[in-house]
Amino acid sequence: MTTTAPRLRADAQRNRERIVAAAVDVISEKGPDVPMEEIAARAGVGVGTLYRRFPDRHSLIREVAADMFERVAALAADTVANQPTGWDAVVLLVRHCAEPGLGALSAALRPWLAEHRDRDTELRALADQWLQGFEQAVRKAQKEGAMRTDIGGGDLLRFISLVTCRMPELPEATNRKATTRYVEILIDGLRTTA
Amino acid sequence: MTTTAPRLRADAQRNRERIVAAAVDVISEKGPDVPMEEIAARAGVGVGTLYRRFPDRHSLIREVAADMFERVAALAADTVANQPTGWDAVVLLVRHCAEPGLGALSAALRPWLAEHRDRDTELRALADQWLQGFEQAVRKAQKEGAMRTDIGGGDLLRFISLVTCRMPELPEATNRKATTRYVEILIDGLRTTA
DNA sequence: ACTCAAATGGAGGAATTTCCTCCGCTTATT
DNA sequence: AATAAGCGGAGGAAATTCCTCCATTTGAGT
Repeated sequence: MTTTAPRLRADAQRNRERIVAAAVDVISEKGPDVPMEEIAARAGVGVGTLYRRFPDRHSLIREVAADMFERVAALAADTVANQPTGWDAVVLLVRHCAEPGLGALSAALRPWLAEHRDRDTELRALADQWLQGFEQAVRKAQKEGAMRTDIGGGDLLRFISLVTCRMPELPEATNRKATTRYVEILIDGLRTTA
Repeated sequence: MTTTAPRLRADAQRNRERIVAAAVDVISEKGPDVPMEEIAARAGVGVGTLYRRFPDRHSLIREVAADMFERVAALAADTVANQPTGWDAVVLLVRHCAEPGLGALSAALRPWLAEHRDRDTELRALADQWLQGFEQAVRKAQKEGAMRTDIGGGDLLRFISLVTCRMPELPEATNRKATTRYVEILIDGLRTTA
């Protein structure tokens, strides 16, 4: 093994990062089927450059998804470890995941992920890790008696991806305000009914 | 006026209805941009037939939307009039609108409606009627002190269309169960916090 | 039963969209 | 200054979708 890692030239590395960032943006807005040209344009780069770095759509989206999972998994682990109660952890996790960037991306990526979960073990592992972070927090909160017991970690994820759906026809500010309000309602609904 | 209404032949009438029903189905599942061929196929009809009845996509979707609005507006008026309290009305309305058929369709149609609201007065009138039914119920419930006051009728509609989003990659039974659970959570979240 | 206007299906050409390679020019690195 | 890596984006190939057209079938009136 160890074919010498073919290090990228500085400008190429920069462009690569721009492409991924652009993909996150564009995919969040318009889903994973968005034309490659559009991603390239958003990155300020020619299609050629995009295709050299990511030979097909799959490899690009895969990178975007993996990045997202890593970010979130770390966040989840950290949150669960450092919050005093399970309920606090759940609330914090929900709030974080509902933040504009993350929420929109995960919602947009959901169908694509569902379709490729089976064929990509590594990706599935990352997804499961995320899920398990949630489940852990949920179970803890439920054991504390703070959270209703008919909800699992998966439900919570699905719920978040719903609550964070953008409505692209409305101004962004409206969307953002709506989402934060919905999140609060959701959290209220998750509590044990007194 | 009164150009003699050109009555359709019996079979043509039947096919027309099939087409609309198929459009409702397919659009609910895949959105308003679904190929016409697919709608025709689902209706068990050739594209030619579809195009004779609805010369373009707009006229077909318009019919689907108008049908939906009429159904819902009637329901809303009836509910508000016949429920003892505003809160009861809100709960019932939410439950009805979240039923599989209606919920999925309205969610799928939302972007299309947003785009055409401006150009189609009649359609806008119907949409507004729906909204006002909700607002009336909401205000009443809030006056009773049963419902949190930071939510308007529009929020409620948006919320419903979120909660009823299908996840086509999951089995239908799962979706359905999830939705009913979400609706209950939502309703709990709407109550005045004790 | 017979007639004919109405209705039908779906093949297929036109238009559009998206993909992705290719190559002449530019730029980082040594 | 040399050179290998990187770049943009024009443009041909392929896929998708639209929508017309007409040979054939079918319902309705007599």
